[in-house]
Amino acid sequence: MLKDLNPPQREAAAYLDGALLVLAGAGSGKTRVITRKIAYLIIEANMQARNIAAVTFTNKAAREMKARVGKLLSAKQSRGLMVSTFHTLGLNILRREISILGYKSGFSILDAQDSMQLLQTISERSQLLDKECLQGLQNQISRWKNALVTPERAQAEAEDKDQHRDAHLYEQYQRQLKAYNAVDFDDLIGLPVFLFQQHPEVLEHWQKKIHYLLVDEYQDTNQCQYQLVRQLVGVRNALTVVGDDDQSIYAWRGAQPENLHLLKQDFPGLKVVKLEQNYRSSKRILKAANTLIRNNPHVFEKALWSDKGLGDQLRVLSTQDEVHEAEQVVSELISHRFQHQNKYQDYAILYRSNHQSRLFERMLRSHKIPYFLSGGTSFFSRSEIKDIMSYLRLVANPDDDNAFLRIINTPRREIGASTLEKLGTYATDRNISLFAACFELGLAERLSERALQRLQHFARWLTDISDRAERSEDPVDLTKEIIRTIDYEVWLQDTCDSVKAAERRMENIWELVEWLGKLTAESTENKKLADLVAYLTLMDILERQEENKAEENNDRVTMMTLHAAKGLEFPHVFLVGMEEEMLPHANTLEDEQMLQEERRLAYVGITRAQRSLTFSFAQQRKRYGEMKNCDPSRFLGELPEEDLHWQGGKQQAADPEARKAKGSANLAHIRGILK
DNA sequence: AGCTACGCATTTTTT
DNA sequence: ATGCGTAGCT
Repeated sequence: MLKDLNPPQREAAAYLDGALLVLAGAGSGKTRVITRKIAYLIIEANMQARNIAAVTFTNKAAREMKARVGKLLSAKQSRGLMVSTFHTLGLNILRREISILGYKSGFSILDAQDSMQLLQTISERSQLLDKECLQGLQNQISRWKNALVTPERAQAEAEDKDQHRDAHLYEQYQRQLKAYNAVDFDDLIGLPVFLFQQHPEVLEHWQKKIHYLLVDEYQDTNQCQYQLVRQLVGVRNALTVVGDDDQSIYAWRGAQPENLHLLKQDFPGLKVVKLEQNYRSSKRILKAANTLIRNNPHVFEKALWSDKGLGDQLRVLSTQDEVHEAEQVVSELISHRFQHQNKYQDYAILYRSNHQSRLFERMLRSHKIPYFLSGGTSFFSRSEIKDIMSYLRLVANPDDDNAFLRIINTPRREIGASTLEKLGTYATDRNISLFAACFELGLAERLSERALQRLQHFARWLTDISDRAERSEDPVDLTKEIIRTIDYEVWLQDTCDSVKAAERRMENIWELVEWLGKLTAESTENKKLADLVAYLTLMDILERQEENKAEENNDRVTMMTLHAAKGLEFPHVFLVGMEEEMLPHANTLEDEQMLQEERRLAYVGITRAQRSLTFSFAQQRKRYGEMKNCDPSRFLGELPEEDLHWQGGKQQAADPEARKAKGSANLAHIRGILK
């Protein structure tokens, strides 16, 4: 079973004597180790699949892992195996246990947009309307939740007025969520942790269920996720985590790469296995990656090696400005493809930030080169999908005021703002949901007969659908009935710009219904609408669509951010915009920690390449409408010079001393002018 | 269906 | 400054 693994891989897969940390360098076969280990646990160690859980960060990773385990095991052997994202694992725990925390079954999950909306309503009362502030507040709340800080503690620990205000809003936000019988994405992980803390007997149940836990991309875990891992593992120490501190690029959203090092303290007998053989890149590419990352401090030293050939020199394209950069990169790509008889899909253009894609897109389009652009509006943020999802959420959980407000007048039911305001006041006064308030006798005094009729008509209809969903009537049929009853298609045609747009939106909706059906068929036990809606909320339908579109033209150049490229590989990579203030990004120059993350970002980019790697930078670039001179990135200067081939003139790659000198020269110059 | 005006963002993003 | 998406109008 483990024969075709290399020695460290084999050691990692077979090690069962305690907690294990696998330091898996880029391209070293970490998924292979995890999947083999799962198979090993089942076949060799006689473990039941249903007692093994593997946790990832993205749906995509979970899917890939499932597929690869599926190839190693029979359907019978892998039955009940839990491979999921952290959030889905949390959801599964909450589905069973949330009543202890005072929520009702069928709770809603609010996505980032919904939660922002809620924060907006809450903060309107306290006159905090600034958009940037609001985003900041959402981040702050997320940080608090990730650090397991309750609203009470946030208030107790607040040091200034702003923090007090934020903590207060956090408390209101949390109270409102509870009133909606809703949780947000962070709660999916945070609530299980609180629950386990307060109810050891529940934790014990889950510890008995999960005999072995495997965690992928461990460097991306935040405090809350780490806590959940520790709780589930308990004293059993049956844990394997796989990660790479050099590929930690998500500190800015709460990931704590130090969780890797903390394992050493928390699991005293921790075994560490390093996977350093790389199966992806040429020697020269790996040497560059190793040389660059050596500029970061390390707790665990690690150097990738390969038995592949030396490979071509790494090219550095120096160009006049950003337009020339795009031009030259694209023409290099074209001639390279022609010379080597490659496909477009062998090439990727990687960049630090999204807006950099624009010029490359334009250039590729003008050359009629097909491309794939990663990023864009997600399936779930499309308004038509949000509408229908809100209907489903409301059916599953009529107390979800967030969903209620979204669709009460979509399509038009002639229920206006003033009616809703009165309904809202009435509901708030009595501490009940908007839906529940519709049936209150006292409401008649406040509303006109017509308004009341309309509200109650809607509420009665909702009650009927809701009851039928509760009685497990087929979710797909119910959803179709909803769409039909509300005349959504007609409404789309009325409100959309063009017939085409309406059709497109309707197609999206049928896509959603299709997925609902697939989910119904997939799951063996949870066929209630409420469950399906919860799982649907956590799904990445759009990406699955992309994967399924295999029949369409897949031979395209890939363009994506460095963040999005993690975990992927391409024969030929262009790493563009290699300039100071782009990579490393301008906002990171002052902070050593952030600079190190930028370096890791460059490292991730370099290690995506299998056969060839080309850097490019512009000597001048338009920023905020103004032409600015640019220095080549310091990271270029940190690469082994003998492996670089400069094209278009070699500039001094920025080195710290030169930059400092230049900086103070500028400063002196400015001072001179001022005088 | 197409036009204009306006807002919005120029750091990364998953669930 | 720039370009993109959207809302509202014709």
